[in-house]
Amino acid sequence: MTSEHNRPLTLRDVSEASGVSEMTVSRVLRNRGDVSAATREKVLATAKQLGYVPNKIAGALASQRVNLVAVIIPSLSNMVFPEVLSAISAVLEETDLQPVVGVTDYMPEKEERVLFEMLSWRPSGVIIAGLERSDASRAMLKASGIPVIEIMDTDGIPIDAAVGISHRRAGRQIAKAILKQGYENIGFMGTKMPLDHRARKRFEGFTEELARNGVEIMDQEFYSGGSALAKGREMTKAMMERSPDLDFLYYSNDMIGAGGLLWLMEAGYDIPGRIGLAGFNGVELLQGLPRQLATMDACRRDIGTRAAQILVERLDGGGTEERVFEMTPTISFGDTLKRY
Amino acid sequence: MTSEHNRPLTLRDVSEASGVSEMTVSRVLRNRGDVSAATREKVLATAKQLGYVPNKIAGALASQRVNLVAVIIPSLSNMVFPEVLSAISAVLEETDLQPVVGVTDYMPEKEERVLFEMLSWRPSGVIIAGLERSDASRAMLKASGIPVIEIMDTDGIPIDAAVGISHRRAGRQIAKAILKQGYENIGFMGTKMPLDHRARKRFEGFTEELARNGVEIMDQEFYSGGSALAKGREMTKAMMERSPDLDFLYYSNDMIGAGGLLWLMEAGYDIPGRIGLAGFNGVELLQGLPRQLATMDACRRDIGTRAAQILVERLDGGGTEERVFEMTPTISFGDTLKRY
DNA sequence: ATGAAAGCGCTAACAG
DNA sequence: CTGTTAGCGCTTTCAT
Repeated sequence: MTSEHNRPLTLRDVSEASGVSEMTVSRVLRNRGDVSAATREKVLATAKQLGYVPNKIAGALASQRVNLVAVIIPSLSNMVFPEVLSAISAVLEETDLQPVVGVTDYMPEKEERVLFEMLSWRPSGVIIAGLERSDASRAMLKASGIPVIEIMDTDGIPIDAAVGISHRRAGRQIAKAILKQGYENIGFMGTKMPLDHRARKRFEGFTEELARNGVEIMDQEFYSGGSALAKGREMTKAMMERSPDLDFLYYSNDMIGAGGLLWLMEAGYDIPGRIGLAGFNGVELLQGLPRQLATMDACRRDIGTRAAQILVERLDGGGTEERVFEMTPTISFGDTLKRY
Repeated sequence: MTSEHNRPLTLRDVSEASGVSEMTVSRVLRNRGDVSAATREKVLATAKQLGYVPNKIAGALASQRVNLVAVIIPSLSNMVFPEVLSAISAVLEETDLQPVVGVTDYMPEKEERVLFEMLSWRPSGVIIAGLERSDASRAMLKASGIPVIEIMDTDGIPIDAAVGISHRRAGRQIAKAILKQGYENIGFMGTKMPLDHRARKRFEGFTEELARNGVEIMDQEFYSGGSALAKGREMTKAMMERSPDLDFLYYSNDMIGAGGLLWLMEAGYDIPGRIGLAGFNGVELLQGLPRQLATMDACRRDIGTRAAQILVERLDGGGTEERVFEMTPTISFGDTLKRY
């Protein structure tokens, strides 16, 4: 029986146990350089038998290389980010890079702390959500000297490279579609967005486009916290009672949109005739609702994939000169937005 | 303008720029030992001005201490795990420990890889979901010599400590409740569970308890992949057409339960009179459905909190002798399970 | 209150 | 193909 709090094994232990120099053991374990099949097997066998786990800390310090990629996102409970994450992981899995996730809760100070912590591990690159950040964060990223890929948003100036969609344009685009289908009395519901810049930009694009067509939002409401589905339901009820003339509701995300949809259906509204609805994100989760909510795909998987690819390219030295990679989201009309 | 690919700053740079020895700079930056207020400020100022980010790799190697906790979970898209994670983070934020997340996708081999990777960074502790794992994984954990907290499940023998609920008991408990309300023709829907041991244990407990009362499951169906809400809808439709006598449906998770609920409501079933429903997990997400699905809270937040606390205690040397911490989940009847 | 010396466990670079 | 020698950037330990 091995005792529990034993010193972890070192390369030296494997070296001694196998009668091979530390250096050769190291080479075997990393598949570097030529080693005779005989010694290779001997080393591998003893390493395994001993249960040796290499010390990456020492390895990283010596080699000045860390195969970690810092991935910094605002939240894990948003459904959107795990998806981006898994796309990133999928790409990185084909390299020797490993994603390490940090969460900021949409707070600039926390982003700063998380960034500082992660950079102090000297990762090979950073993938970070959004383009808005504190001067300190920006300075750290610039000073790090590693590739920095900012994702999700392209409305702004990237530090290094950006992959995402234009949320302003997305807002305009959905506004256009709504107006084109003849809706005129439009309500908006969304999160309070002092810190969610992408939601804010969508909203701005949305109202801008309406304004250009002489339309103003008839009613609006912002929430924070709570179950999004329940919030969507409550807010929709309240808004329809307050502003019964509304003939379209635009939601800043699909979850509250789904809540609204469920309430409107129960209340017997003709959808999309009497009233239309649209959300944002295209979350797969919601397939299975009685009706398919109109929404706009935010290209989450594409963004994750592309960002990781660009990072890998830059690390391989082959980076293009291009800095902004804008994807084009598409509207899916579902069953809640009229179409000719 | 600073050039982009500059060498990161070292302690030595700060030392030279401030005219203070490396050692003293190090002390200031870590708040260790006595340093005069004057030098402290000088050092802090130059470090900040230079934009120095300490190199944790070197620090960790020298101090033989890493303030990282490996948190290994099967999935991020399950809603359940991000919640556990945030509870863990909340506790660790009050210490100097940092969680680092690894995802296994429910695959033992991937768990092994992830574990190996993470252990090679010499974390201070491990929090890992489940009790079932490969011999190799178990060996690595044992050999690591660090505290290992296995979470979510208590039906089995922990390596070091376990915090969770008994899924077998949970299955029995819901079966009891269902039978007590007079339901007799019971159907089951869930994920294919060769690898989801907790779902399997719930199912086993469930059927055991039914058997003890002379009841056998009338119909069952297993799925994998796809949108859970949509799957729940489809499977429920198919099952009700196949076995119209069913008067209760037990779902292995709330999402498919919600899909089933929506379909049954549309189909005009009297719920919970003609047919009852129950899910598992108590996901807040689903508040806002037309009816509240009966479910069982899996104590996710409690588990995360308690696990992190125990880990911290063990690292402080104060660990209790106790090894298994079992929480007690509670049934919430919602609107889909009769109650007297 | 501050500094000097000696590693932490590994790998780069160079010999043989 | 294998081994030797120097560090990587920090912290520990021991002086002063």
